[in-house]
Amino acid sequence: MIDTNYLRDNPAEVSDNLKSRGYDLDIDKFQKLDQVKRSLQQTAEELQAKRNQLSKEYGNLKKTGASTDSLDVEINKIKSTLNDHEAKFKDADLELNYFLSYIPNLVSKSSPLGKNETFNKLVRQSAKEPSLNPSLDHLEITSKISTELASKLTGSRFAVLEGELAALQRALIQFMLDEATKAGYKEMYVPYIANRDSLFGTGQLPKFEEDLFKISDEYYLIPTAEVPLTNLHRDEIIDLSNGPLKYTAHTPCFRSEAGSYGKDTRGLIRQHQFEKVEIVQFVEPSESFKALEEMTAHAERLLKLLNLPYQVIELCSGDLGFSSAKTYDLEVWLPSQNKYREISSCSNCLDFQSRRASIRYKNNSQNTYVHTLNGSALAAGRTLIALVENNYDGKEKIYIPEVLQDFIKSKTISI
RNA sequence: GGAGAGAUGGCUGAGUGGUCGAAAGCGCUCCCCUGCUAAGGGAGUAAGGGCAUAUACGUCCUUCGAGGGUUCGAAUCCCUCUCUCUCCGCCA
Repeated sequence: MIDTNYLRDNPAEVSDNLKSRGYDLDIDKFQKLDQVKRSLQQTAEELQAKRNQLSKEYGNLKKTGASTDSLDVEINKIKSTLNDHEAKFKDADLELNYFLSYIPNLVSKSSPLGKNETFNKLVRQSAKEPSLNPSLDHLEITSKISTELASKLTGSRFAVLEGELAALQRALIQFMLDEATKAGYKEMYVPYIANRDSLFGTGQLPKFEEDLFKISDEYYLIPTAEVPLTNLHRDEIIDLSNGPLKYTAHTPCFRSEAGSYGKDTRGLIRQHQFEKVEIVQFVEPSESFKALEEMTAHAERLLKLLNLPYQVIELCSGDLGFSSAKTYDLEVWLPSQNKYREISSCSNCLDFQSRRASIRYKNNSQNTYVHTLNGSALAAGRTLIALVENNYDGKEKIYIPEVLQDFIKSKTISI
């Protein structure tokens, strides 16, 4: 949620900022809703004050045994108008909140401007260079990924991994969790189902409901561990005096991929279910951009350790996610596609999520919204296919990077 | 699934119709005292919002799990829901 006070005071600036990410803010509508709400609130509160005062008098009269007839009339008159105003205020407040809940986060001044991904900025590339030889894709390389089996079990956009390949994914997850823990992130095991409040807190609801798997009126499958991890501290005043709070979790992620029909239909690139290790931080506002660099560097380090070719991209305003003010994407080289594909996304959400989820800390006894950040470290499914495609020997086996060999007890796996 | 108990501020926990945004303790902040002891004393300390405002101060409203109801007036009474705990049953 953006800061309404800020919006009130700087409508033109906010509007321009949001325009840069492709959102047309209806300022007139905001000002009207805001004004209506506040004037209704004022009259409702005046009536409430009056009622409270009369009730007190009423009580005093009763105590002395005096007649209350004179007050009865006045109180009843107030009650009916008060009910009316309270209801109207409630409606206006809801309407304003509904409007606000659909507005995306402001774009950080440091994010490049541009209307779509072609304006994203290349930040750096790995020392490891991509192989430019056209390659088979992961489905062609190994027989241990079966989308046919998965479609029998469930449907399209799922996969079954067999034997060593399933083990390799498990090794990746273990490796990533270990690294996150070493970097100071506390490992958490969390539910894979989240309620509406949680999804509102991180920004998936109400606007992106169609991207989620809804399993009941109240429950949804999580699209990322960012949701449970960030909501760990929903409605809390947390203690940041010992530094930022850092969490990690491995979870499956469930996405309906509505609106991506015909996109990445082959293989494991875009699935309804995939494994990911997520890192999340709660930090003081002044620290958040530093924390974003740190998180990005952490994810980047994993790719270095895995010896995969990658690049770091800074998303432009038009490509940013709803809740993010600034995002770095890590993209890994996929030889079969002859291009880099996203394998991690690290975002600074500033106080956008903490406002929605009411996560604050004491800043000189002043309750202040924290800044929240999240990042993938990394998407395991995509890391798996990157390993298969980049480490294929062209004949019969796939090399296992050194850092994984302890987990999988082998230097290669057969295709 | 059955039976029972409960949900109050950062935490523990009192509070069954007005004097309660709420005792007491812990924690935290500030001050004082002491200076051999992880001692003692005092004050302050819920959140959100409106008005006002350069700030400070102020003032009003809402909130005691959520929603509804009764009442002039609800933390307190009634209804519905959610969640937590205990016991029994079942179960990975």
